[in-house]
Amino acid sequence: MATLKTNVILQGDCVASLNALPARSVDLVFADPPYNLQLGGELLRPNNSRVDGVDEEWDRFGDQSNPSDSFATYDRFTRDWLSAARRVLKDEGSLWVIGSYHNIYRVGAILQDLGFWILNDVVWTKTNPMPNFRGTRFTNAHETLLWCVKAPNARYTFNYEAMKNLNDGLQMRSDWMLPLCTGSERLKSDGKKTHPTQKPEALLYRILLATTNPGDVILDPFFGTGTTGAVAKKLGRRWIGLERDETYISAARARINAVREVIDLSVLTTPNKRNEPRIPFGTVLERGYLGPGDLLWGGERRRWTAKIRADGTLISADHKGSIHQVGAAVQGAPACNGWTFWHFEQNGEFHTIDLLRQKIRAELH
Amino acid sequence: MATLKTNVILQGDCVASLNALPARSVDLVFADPPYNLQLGGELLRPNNSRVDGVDEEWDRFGDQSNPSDSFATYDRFTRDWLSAARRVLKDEGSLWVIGSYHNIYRVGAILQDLGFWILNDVVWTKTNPMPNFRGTRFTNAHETLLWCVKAPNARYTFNYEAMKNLNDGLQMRSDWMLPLCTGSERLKSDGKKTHPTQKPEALLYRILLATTNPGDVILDPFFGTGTTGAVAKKLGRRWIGLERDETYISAARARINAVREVIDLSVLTTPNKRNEPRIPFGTVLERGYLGPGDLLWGGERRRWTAKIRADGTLISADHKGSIHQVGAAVQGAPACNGWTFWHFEQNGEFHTIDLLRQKIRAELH
DNA sequence: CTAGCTAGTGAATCAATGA
DNA sequence: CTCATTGATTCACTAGCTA
Repeated sequence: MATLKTNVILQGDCVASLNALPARSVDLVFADPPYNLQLGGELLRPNNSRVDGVDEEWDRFGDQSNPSDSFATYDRFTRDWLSAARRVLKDEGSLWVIGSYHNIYRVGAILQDLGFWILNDVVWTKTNPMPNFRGTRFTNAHETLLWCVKAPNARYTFNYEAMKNLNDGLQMRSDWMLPLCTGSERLKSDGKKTHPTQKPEALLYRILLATTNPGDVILDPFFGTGTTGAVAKKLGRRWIGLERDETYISAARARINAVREVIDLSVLTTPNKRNEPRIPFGTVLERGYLGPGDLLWGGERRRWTAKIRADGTLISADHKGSIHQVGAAVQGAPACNGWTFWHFEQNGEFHTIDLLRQKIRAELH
Repeated sequence: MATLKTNVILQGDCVASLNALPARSVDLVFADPPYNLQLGGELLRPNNSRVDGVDEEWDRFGDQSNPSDSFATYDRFTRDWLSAARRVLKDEGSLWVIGSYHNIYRVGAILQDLGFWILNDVVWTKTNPMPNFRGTRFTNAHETLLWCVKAPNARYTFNYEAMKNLNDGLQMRSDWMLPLCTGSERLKSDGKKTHPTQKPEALLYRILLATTNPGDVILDPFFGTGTTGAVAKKLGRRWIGLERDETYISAARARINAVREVIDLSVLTTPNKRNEPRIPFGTVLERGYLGPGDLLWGGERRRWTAKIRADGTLISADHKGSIHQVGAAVQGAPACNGWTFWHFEQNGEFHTIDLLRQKIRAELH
């Protein structure tokens, strides 16, 4: 049996490349497949600049104007690469896939059909997502990762203590808050991004640190510009990258060559916004501490009153807006902290609504 | 055709009950189906107390020791209730489903296969999840909601402004941080929880406020202890609950009867610009706020000027047409909102012509 | 040199209406 | 059905320039 060549990029179709590798030979597969976004026309920002969306040929599956045809084509593609990846994966290895709502439900159902067993789905919550410019939906602020093994009772690697340490002594949760890949980390060619969907290294650090050991072989069937290889090298793991595009390959080679093998844990520790979370006033309504139509009294001597609306804004005799805006307006003041200005009544006593915010903050810990 | 009875619980199998309802009759379906957890033996905490997991009969599908059989049975169940729900949903209605990694990939793929079009997947991040006692995986700290419509180009309700207000003036994102249903909100019978998977009212509050209007009919095919009905009543919506279990039904009835309805309906809705009556620019001339020959200045720094013609069109140095067309043309932009782009002069001050539109709209009330 | 301002950008399924 | 028209709409962060 031929020894497995590692720390290489294999050019070509990923299924063909996978089929040429020995069975049960890699410890981890990390896959960032095309999402099949099925985008329509172009999208403009409010300032009329154009959004540079993903319109690469590799993200088009089947008849884009016919969702069921596009899904069917994407499903075949997915079944093919997942089956091929399953063959090369060791029985105690595990597989990660990342996706968005466009494709992840196809991928998740198919990998379960192929016998994979999901251990966790992990949500990558983005600190700085692109807004929804037309105000038509919720800001699409996350992507989903699936972590699974080849069978329900398979053994697998999970470095529990490393994850706990990374999270200030608390168990690492299934929701990860990380920024997008921007700034100097983002590869550029002629001033434009080399790859439209380059993933942040922090994401791969956490995955590889959690679910592989030093020396393990990590295979990425959609290597792109080599984030997986770069992080694997940094963490003392071996890697194999599969990629069709010559431009991506040469960018990845240059990038990985420049990596020094050091374990830089600082990349992993990202600012934890949960330390003192911002509480919108609407949360007080959602939690049922106050309700639509309830009255608030403003000021020390409760000179002013306002009524709460279902969306968390207030309405007084002459003004409407946020708790801060209405507080400022009724006083004729330039600004106002609504949390300490407004009071609610309970059992004949009055308290500032800040008391409710403190209650909610306490629940978060 | 029989009128639709609302604010009722229909006892029985949800598919049978759905099939007895008229087609295209409900505005929103919220579904919290069984998750098919496929749990193994019992789980003990570090202190050896037993975790009270979900082991109800209604969460067992197919041969629990054979994943592919269990998934196949669950898929049939899912396809059945989703198809039945699709029939009773209005063409402009939308559907929400909540699930975990055990079932949500089955549900998501099947609803796409049935023609539903996903608008967002929303992550409910739990502030107080149960830890992973064995230290074998990431803490399973979230659940996933899918929000979808019946077809890619279907119209739907999304109260963008209300969500933005609820989130202190920032777009509401696809990740929602909310606590589990605990404390006094959690229904108890004989000291034990009445339902193993009661959802927090805060979750339904946000869903109903975002994607329905007051008076809309909301159907919940897995009503349980009636969280959907309770929140619907609070927010001035109508509801229909489907449920098999007599114990859950009586708990839900008592709960919903105790809910106080909002009396002042005006607090339930957030005004938005899209619903304002359309005012042609010519009306500004007809009312005499501006006249033929008057000048307008374009842009923040009033770089451009144009003259008003009697028919409400503008003429600049090089262009003529509507306020929007000339605004776009002088900037060389693909589009322009003329109402906010153009300014008029009054007593030495400049205001956008949108101010005049607001004046006219106020006169209409 | 620093502080402040301006411009740019990220996996995006991104409108409604009337002729 | 298509096509033209109106007019509503953005958050966090980085880089680079200006004062």
